Amino acid sequence: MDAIIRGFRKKSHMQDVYDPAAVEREAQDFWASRDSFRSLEDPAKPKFYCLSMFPYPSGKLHMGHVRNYTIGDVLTRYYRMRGCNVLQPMGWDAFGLPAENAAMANKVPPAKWTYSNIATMKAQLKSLGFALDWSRELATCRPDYYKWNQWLFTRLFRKGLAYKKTGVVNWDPVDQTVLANEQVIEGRGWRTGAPVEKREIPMYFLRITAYAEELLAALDDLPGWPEQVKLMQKNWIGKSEGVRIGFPYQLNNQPQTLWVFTTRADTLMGATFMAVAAEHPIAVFASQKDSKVRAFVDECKRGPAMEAELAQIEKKGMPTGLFVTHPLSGEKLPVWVANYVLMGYGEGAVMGVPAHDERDYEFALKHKLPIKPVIRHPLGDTVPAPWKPEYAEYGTCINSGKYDGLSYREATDAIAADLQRKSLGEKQIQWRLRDWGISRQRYWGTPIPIVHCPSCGDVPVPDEQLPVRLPEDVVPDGTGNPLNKLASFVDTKCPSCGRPAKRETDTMDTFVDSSWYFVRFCSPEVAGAMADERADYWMPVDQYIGGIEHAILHLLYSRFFQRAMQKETGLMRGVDEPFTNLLTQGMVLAESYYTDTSGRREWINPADVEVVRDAKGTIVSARAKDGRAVVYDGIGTMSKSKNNGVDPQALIDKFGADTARFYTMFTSPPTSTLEWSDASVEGSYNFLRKVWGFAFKFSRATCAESIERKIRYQVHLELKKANDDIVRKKFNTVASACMKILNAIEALPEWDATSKEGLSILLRLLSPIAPHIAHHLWRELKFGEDIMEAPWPEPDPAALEQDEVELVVQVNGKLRGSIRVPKAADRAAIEELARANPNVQRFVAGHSVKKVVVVPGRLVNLVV
RNA sequence: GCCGGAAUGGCGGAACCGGUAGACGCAGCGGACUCAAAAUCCGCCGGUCGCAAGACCAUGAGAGUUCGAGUCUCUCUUCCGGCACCA
Repeated sequence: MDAIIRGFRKKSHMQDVYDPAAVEREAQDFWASRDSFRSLEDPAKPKFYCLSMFPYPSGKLHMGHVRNYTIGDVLTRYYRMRGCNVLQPMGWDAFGLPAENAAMANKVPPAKWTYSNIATMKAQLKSLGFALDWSRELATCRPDYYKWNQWLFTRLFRKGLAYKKTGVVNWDPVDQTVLANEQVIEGRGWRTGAPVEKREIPMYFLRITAYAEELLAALDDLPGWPEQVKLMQKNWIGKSEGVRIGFPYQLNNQPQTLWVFTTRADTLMGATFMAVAAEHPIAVFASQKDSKVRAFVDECKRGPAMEAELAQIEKKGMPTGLFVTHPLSGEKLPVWVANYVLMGYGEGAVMGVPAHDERDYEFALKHKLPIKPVIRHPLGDTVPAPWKPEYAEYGTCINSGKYDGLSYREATDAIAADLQRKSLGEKQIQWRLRDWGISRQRYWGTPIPIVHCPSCGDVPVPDEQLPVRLPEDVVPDGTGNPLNKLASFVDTKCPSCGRPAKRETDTMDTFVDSSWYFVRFCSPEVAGAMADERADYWMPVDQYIGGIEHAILHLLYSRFFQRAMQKETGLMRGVDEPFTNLLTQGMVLAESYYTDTSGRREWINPADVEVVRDAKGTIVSARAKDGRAVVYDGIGTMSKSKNNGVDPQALIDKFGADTARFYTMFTSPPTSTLEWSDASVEGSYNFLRKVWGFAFKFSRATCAESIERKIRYQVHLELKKANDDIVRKKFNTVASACMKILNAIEALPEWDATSKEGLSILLRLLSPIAPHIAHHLWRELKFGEDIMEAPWPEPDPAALEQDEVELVVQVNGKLRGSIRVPKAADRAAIEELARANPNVQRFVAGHSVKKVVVVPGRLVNLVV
């Protein structure tokens, strides 16, 4: 009988059981049939370009993607209901190293692997119900996309903003191949285990330093960016004002000058030695004469190329046997080679002032070099060991001859002026930012459009020959770039003289691809240009969302490209900054567990672990589903190696997309790390079921006309807070506001106008987060045809009116009671009521009240 | 090492401006319903003391500013992100 009734209900009424799969299919079909997410340029409406960082097509979506794209979708749907013309596109950051690794492992060309991953991940994105305009889909590995990487590169090349010089790479001597930093494990090649060497090879660079000043200054005009990101970019660009100082010396009886840059020219009189990088010409010269120096220089070259490692290795040095002359005192100073001096920054040489620089101090102690204090610091005039940070502070000059008594600023000015008269120095601005090396000795990337001609040199490929196509049927084997072995690719004619020439086989850094995709989305199919006037309509991106790990490189490169594109395309005039608002989402973390029975760790997926808790809920032990005891290894990023990844697909299959979306929004604020918990997912599922159950009961009830004022106040108060929070992107509290509203209207003894209004508010508030269920219930309850077309709910000021307010009463800042006072009560009346409170009297008795602090609407504090 | 963050009950988190610390949820405990279980519903739920009213302690540690500090300042600890070829 039950079955008959159910079958009947299915036709005429909504079902009592929440079936996410059916609800989501139906909603997605509805949107597809209407092409609901197609965005067209409409000057009549305010535009809102909402963009999440596009994914690398690694195979399957991971939880980080779900989180990222849900954040973007919540904003997209919210601004759409607010009446904006919203664009939310999606594409694929499709070039990169993992495709080559997969190709080697599976003997499948990277192109095939990549396109297949794109298909899988696209289906997953669709199942999550994101309001994406798929008509604008792009993949960076397609020639119609990367053609414009090449086009822009040739423009920059002709202007000198792209140029060739040598750069340092990791070299695997066994595989005869260049390794990415990621492929160097503890100084060894990941496949061969061979010690990795540094190697200098010719590469192409983009002159981002030409924009350093602009990229720095414009950070002040980005109020929509997190301060921490702007600060990181500022420090990365690293503008420092200082003095370039020359130290003369003789080499083969020729006068030479060793140049250094320093921000502490005021300490010049305290310089007791010089230190140069292993690649510095002086070091190279000395190593030719002295085998010990040579051995040391070689050792430095074998050392790490990565700055993080370089900064942590033991500081070592070796005297070159050469001396330079102090430009002001005429003293002879020894020149050392040191492994901590970077060739890439400044002049590749520094002056050693041990008394006032910590690193120089340690170096001088170790190598018994003189330490000469020349600045009066807070602890005095001498610098006894151990090092104290005060030694590096600014102060007046001492032991500095004519500069004695001068301040930092005065001494810097005077010394710079004196050096300038001798042509041995001048004030200079130095940047930490280096030019962007884009050459990669790899196959799966954009070919660099240069032809090497024996007579014409490096010739950029002319526009009519673009794109330089990447052959798509190649399987790399890990030994160098396969393009080198492809005569059909390499052999060509010089575009300039027509004689036989060779193509450049290096490809571009994939950061080039991702530095302008946001512009391509505006006019993705335009064949004759990077973009067209539609970019003028959509750009800049109003809201950009992505991981904090991109805070520096990707975002800085994109800012640089935006400026370069403006100049080269003539489009987007006045749009210097590509991203008006930036949200950096936190990582998704999970617990990890392992068994250690045979001495080797076997990682057990958290989904297969059962934890045992004590009465308070503290984890006391855990075991795998097969009964083996497991060890809890703490919480960390989801990774293959620790087998602690949570597959979003399993989650969607079990609970539906709405639960996956609601959970990721509810459980953490978007910018914080999210610690995965299966139990909490069920809580989110339960809430959606409760919404469903309530709507079901409501749909069959008759509604009174009455209004329950107290409940309505609660609903509108929560709505008011939620509307503030959604703009602040605190979606976790928006989700909890949905729960609170449901709790409030559920508490009503019978359905009335308050429940109906509350439910209507609840569904609209919920719709950006869990759009399928909101869409379905909105229609079932006959609130409208399409919830996306409904107006966003606004709190009714009348509902928020209150006659009385509750005030907290404190004595000496400690909570002692509370009072209810009429809204219009004045200070005196409030104070009187506060003093009348019995518990307050206990604490005031025997003391005199010295001061009364009244914070309207909040509290009264009696100070005794 | 350098640059940038973070730390609040058993857990995720809330507290927007310096003004009731712990909203909302999870887990747990107790109860109702049930032959039983599931589902659902009701209640409790930071610690110590207390019959209770309530008091005291408590936001990683230590200091400071303030009538009042999770929030501001300084020092420290631990963890996370980035460091230029992972994306």
